[in-house]
Amino acid sequence: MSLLSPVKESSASTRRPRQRLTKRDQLLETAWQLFYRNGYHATGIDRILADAGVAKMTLYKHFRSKEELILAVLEKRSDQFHESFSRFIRAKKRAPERQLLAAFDWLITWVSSKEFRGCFFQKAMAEYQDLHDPIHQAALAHKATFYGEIRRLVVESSFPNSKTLADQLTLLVEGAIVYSHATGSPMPAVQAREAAWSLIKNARR
Amino acid sequence: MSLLSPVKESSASTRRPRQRLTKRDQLLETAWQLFYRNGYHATGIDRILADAGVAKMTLYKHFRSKEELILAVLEKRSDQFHESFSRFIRAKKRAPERQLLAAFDWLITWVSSKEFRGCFFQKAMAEYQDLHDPIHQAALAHKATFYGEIRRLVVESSFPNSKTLADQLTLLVEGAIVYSHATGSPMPAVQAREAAWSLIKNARR
DNA sequence: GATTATACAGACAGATCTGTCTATTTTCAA
DNA sequence: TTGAAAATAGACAGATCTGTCTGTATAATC
Repeated sequence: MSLLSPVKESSASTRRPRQRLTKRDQLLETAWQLFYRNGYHATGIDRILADAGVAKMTLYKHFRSKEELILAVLEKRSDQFHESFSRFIRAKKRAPERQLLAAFDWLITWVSSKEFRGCFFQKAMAEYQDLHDPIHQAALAHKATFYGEIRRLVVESSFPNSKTLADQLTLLVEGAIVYSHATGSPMPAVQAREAAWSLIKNARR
Repeated sequence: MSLLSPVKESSASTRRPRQRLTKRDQLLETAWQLFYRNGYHATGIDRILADAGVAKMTLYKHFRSKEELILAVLEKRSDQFHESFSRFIRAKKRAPERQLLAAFDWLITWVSSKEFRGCFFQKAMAEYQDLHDPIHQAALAHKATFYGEIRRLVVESSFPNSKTLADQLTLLVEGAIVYSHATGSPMPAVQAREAAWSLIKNARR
């Protein structure tokens, strides 16, 4: 994330250019919607430009290539994702075990939403499946961060064998995302929550 | 792997055009490899033709469009998949619970193989994410069949609440496929097996 | 030998793809 | 008001995409 030449807004602590950032953000937002809806390869630059109402040269001034645009979108969405997830988890004070379960409440909420169409990052790795591809790497980094958050929740709940439990819960989340998207139903997420509860109870002993 | 022109072998009971089936199978096999390796949108018809050594008109004589080719590949791979899975599961006589666990042994074997690059059908749904898209439907049908096989194993093991357990185990499998592909490691499959064992033991009570 | 199937090579249409370029207009600070 | 920065439209190159078409070659069958 690069902050560019400042303008107006002189007082603030965050000095950010308006127009420039605005166009950039328009592009990122539009690109995200189209990539998410239609896929990465299936979405052409021209379509993004038309939807965003931005000229081609403006895009290529901000991003060197389509790949770089994709990477920027992945990064932004990952940040938004983790912020939203964290907020949800911390929203209510809960007993440690219950807080862990909140991750699955969040999951259920997500897959139940009208906009849900599977995981943006899973799709990235599906289309760019080579492990060394920068896009695959970026998506994987997102997954690693997510795993880290689950892991932290498990540790804070002072489970023994925290790695094992965190691994297992993460698999449930990932599987539920796939199945919920595949079937268009939130039920898999609910089932994942039940499975998680079993595993959590088991881990306590 | 397609066996090519049988030539001779004139006696047979099934009278099928030889050349035709052969070319068709060459196309399906090559198309599968390329779709699996590089994705559906990223793989052009011309590349398939070049790799398969088949003329363009031959392809369009067998399939009306690229979409129809994709559907045929999905169907064929799904058949092969289920046959291979069933054979593995039934290979050794086991106690019911152990047979269920065999599904996870199969999973571990699969994701450990050099050729593993994630799930062909997950990728199809990732690229054709609209529920009503025929390609999505075909991939979903595959997943439904797989779920059915897991379900059958659970029922045969005479677990109470067979649906719940089958649902949960399926999620673990799916999640492990995603993570094993994402990370390039078979470990998630091993963790899924452990989680499955926990759930199975729990379900017995 | 004649007929019919199948497959061939390769040109072609028409659309779309990413990325480059130029020339013009808008924006906004000094 | 002036001048630099930013964004514009739109042409363009060159590649690639799916799908069509023609005419020819190969091979099995009658």
